[in-house]
Amino acid sequence: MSRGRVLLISASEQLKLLNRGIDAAVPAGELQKKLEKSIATGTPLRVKYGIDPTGIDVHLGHTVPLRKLRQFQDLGHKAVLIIGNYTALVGDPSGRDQTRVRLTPEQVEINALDYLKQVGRIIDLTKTEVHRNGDWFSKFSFLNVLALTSQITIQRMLERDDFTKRLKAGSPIYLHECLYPLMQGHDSVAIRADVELGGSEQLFSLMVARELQKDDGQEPQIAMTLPILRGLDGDRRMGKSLGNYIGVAESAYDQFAKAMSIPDALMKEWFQLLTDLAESDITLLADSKITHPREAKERLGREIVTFYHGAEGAEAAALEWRKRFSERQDPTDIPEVTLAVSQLIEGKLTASKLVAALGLAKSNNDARRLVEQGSLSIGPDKTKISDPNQGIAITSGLVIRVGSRRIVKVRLEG
RNA sequence: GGGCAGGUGGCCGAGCGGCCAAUGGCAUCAGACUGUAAAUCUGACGAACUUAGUUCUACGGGGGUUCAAAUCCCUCCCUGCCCA
Repeated sequence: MSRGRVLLISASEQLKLLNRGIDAAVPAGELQKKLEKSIATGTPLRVKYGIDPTGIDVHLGHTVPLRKLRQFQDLGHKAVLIIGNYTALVGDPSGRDQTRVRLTPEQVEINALDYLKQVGRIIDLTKTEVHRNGDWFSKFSFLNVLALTSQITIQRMLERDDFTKRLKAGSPIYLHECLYPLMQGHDSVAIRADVELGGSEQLFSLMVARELQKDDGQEPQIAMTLPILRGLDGDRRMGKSLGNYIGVAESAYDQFAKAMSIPDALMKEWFQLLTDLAESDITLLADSKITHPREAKERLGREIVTFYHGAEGAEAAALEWRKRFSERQDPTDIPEVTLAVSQLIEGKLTASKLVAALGLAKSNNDARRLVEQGSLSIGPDKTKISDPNQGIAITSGLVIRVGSRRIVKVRLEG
């Protein structure tokens, strides 16, 4: 990542790469100028990306901007990560979460470090500048706050789409929520950002930063927004709370299996946002007349898994998946669950109790339902059992399946 | 500070004294189908048990009226709207 590398690639070539897969880079045309200037002066661009250390799992949705950040890095530019540890202390009351979780500084720091670890799978942390916005906000005086808030009008703030919606719906908008964009904007001032990356819903905040920078006498940043990745359901945005995500820290097999479960219609989008394949290849893969959708999806899964677990990991995951879903065999590694002999009655357990005892159902009622619905099969012959009261002789090594996903091997103890 | 309208299961949203473990939609889970899916159809979807039944816990929190309350009363908390 030498300076020399910046000089080697022309601005227009860089622009071509960087513009790929993005939603917008505003103002149009300015990125080119910045790149030219960067080359002329031998100064890498400072590319900002901010994260809030509130949750823990980094998922593929986050990787869309992170991959773009990586791309900047690879072109020799400077990645600057902002960890919103200060804002995380307050807790966001927006959304439906009534129990506004207020994190302690210790928790925030633990989350932050965990975040960095995960993010390090996508970008090169050794070449990344990391800041916590508490570094400057903890020193902010009320006077600073007044100065900051006088930069923007209520009207401008309310133009935001999500605020407009909430106003119409009569749901609450808290005053401090209006401060978030300003804070985020101030982060850009503090680190003198040339470019800021964010999801397309972030455009407003990214633009606010420009005004604050101008006011500070800085050249305003480029707001580069990236499309929001849709989750496994093929409908809503990928998110932890929606449970429709693939985490970057998940196992190769889990990542692959989840990728294989997405609706076909989502494949093209995922190829574009999550892989480096050429657009022409993607066109071929996304055409079901040319490529069998299953093949295409397998390719997609491999591409994704390879990024996090290498080609071998991807290969193994694909094989395992085929074995399990195409050939309907039991997986290679079946998790074992221990049962105490004392739980059994004459070496037996009723079907529903067994399912519940193995943790394959949420409750005894749930277990009973599952069995009644015919989702339980046991042993090598996959004997179906649909009577919840049927006694089942338990032996170590007995394989219990519920539905197509839940499978467990019994280990007797005691 | 005053007036009004609200707070129901993971979410949205009906119910407004007994037939309410609570219509409906979404989400979820299972079965059929399949390419693994999607779509479609079917079923389930608070908990426990000796499970075609019984019991317990639930409709913002607490208290009360009643044989009986998500439904009525009091009080507290929370949200929105309007007025100041």
